[in-house]
Amino acid sequence: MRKRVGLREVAKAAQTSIATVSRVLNNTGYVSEESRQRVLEAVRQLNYQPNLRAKGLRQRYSRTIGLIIPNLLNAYYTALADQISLLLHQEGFQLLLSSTRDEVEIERNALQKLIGHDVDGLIWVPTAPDEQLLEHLYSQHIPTVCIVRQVRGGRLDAIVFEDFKGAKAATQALLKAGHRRIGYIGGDVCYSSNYDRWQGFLQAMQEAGIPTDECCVRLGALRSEWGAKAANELLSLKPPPTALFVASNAIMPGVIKTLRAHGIEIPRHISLICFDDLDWFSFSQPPISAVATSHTHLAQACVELLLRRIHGEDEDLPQPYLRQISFELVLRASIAPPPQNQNTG
Amino acid sequence: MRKRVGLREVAKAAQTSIATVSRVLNNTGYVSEESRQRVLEAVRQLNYQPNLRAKGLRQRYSRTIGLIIPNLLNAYYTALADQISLLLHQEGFQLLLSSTRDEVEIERNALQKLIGHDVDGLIWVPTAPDEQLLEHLYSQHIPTVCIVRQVRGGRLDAIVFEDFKGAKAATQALLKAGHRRIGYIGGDVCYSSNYDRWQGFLQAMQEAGIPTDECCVRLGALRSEWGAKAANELLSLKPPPTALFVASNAIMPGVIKTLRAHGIEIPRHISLICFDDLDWFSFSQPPISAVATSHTHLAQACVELLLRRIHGEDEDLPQPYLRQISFELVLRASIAPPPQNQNTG
DNA sequence: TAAACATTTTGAACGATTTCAGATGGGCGC
DNA sequence: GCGCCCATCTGAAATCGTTCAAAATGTTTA
Repeated sequence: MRKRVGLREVAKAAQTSIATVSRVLNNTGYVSEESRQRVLEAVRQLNYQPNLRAKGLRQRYSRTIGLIIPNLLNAYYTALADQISLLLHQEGFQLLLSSTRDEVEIERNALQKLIGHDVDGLIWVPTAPDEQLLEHLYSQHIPTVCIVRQVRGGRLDAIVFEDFKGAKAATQALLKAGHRRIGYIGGDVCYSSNYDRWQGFLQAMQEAGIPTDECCVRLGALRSEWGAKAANELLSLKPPPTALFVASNAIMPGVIKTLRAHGIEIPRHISLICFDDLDWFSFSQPPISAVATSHTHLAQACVELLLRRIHGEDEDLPQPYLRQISFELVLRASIAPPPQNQNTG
Repeated sequence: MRKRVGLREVAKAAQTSIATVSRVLNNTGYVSEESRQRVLEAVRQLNYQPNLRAKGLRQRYSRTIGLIIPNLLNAYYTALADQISLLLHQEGFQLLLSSTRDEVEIERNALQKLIGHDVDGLIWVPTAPDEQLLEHLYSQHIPTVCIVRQVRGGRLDAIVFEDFKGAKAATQALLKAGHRRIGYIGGDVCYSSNYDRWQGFLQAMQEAGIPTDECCVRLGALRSEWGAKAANELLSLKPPPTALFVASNAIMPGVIKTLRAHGIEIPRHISLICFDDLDWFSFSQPPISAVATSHTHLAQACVELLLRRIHGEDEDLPQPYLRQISFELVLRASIAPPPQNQNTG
């Protein structure tokens, strides 16, 4: 196996003790210029690299943060992860990544592994964890920030988007264009974000005095395949909806493919809006409307919060701390009046 | 600060020694049923979680793999990272993630940190590291697999795509459609993948007997902004190219936006092909042709290779091991004969 | 009684930091 | 010149939470 060079070797090469070497490397305590030079030379010669695990073991922190997200295929999460990684690296933290595929068992395992690796903090997109798992986490007293989704019971810090408000605004945009029969394709409401968006949709419909047709609401997996299936189902309704609200970008590709396959034109035959903006929405033909959320802001906020918790600079923070990141409604050409109203619109 | 419960506490609670506790937890050596039960009970009571850092320190491995990639914004890398993460988790490894932003200094720092965290192996999308950094890495004897790009000098394992062949095939597809004035928009050739693609393009042109017009070749950053700039420049040439080969998906959005902004129709005014397929290429209007590379295969291959190196099951592997992952040319409606030939095609 | 066996404890690693006690030498008052 | 204090420098030893080899303690069996 591979043999690492440690303080011992360096000390021997520099003809001094490991304590002195440590002092040189950390600029702590007294050390003569002469030995300092000898040590530095030895370090260079031997290509010595301090073992951060041993260091952390002694100092009782790891300078490591665990990030738990469903996957790295959704632009929604990758943009977040990218920004979080960047910010944490700037602060000298290393990122331990785990993806859960939205499965509780994998999530449990990931959480345990990260705790075991002694992370200083956790950033977590939770699924719908059970009480036992939560108790286990609480008992470890690891600073934890939930993002994107919240955990029922609310003992954990959470930074989420304005799901309810954003979904409501999106729905109202469709209503304003004259649509009354609106299809909703979303993710499983066991996750708080999906639930809140769904509720936002329902609320907007209710306020507009439109009885919600259960048939027009489709809740399923956050995957392209689900989008295709749900879109197919909605299109076969009589009459089909004149507008679609797709509640997650992960679902979008399937929806678009299905519409194209049916030869349906946007927005002539059907209007479209999506929760969360993607780069290609803007230069798609037609450009697609979206509830644009700022991943940068969320990343910034969660890193800032987590660091304060870790460093104990959180006397003035509520426990737990909750925050919503605002959105922007980006209206593009994918929304038009419904077909039968087109002449009057 | 937070106080973790260790073997010591568990041993005390179970009224035995830490060694016995350790043996219970690892199912190793002799231990009576009686004490086993007492220990398990204590573990449950105290919510004990073994400290993997201390464990690894003693056992001389960390069950941790470092992944160094430019960023998590490019679907190119995220698909890879997702698959790699999945495979490694299945093998019980944790992933330490670092993004370099393609900057050597950040890369150097990331590499040092990962070495310091005592990773068992490294998966690395290298930029263009200097000799000193490489020597430092070599001296640590950490199993390392470069992916997507290779390192000059070639002492490291590498698994890359068929950049040269793929680029050549893409160019030939355009040539076959009748194009002779083809624009090339690519990334900085200091990275091996960009260099090879560029060479593949040049070779195809040369074999077709077409003198390469330097003006039609644009090499820059792997970013959307660069795509916009380069496309603008190429369009203002007299005459402008009748086809474009975009050598990275990261560049694509800028190119498309620019074409749309100029009111240029694909493929009527200009044909288009891109290296690396993205999901929206298939349902874009028109669908965009691409050199489709299999990230799944690359991920699979690199994890497999790395694990063999780590476990020392690599007697029959060349040193270094090099491999190319094959591609598939996906021709879609974005390619048509050049404008002046359109009637004859 | 010794050998064989099961079970447990002890103590030394692992690779760092940190505390503490000592060594050395200079300055200062007497 | 002597004693004393202080600043500077050093190395031995404890510590972090584990594993592991060896020794110790019982308990049977030959």
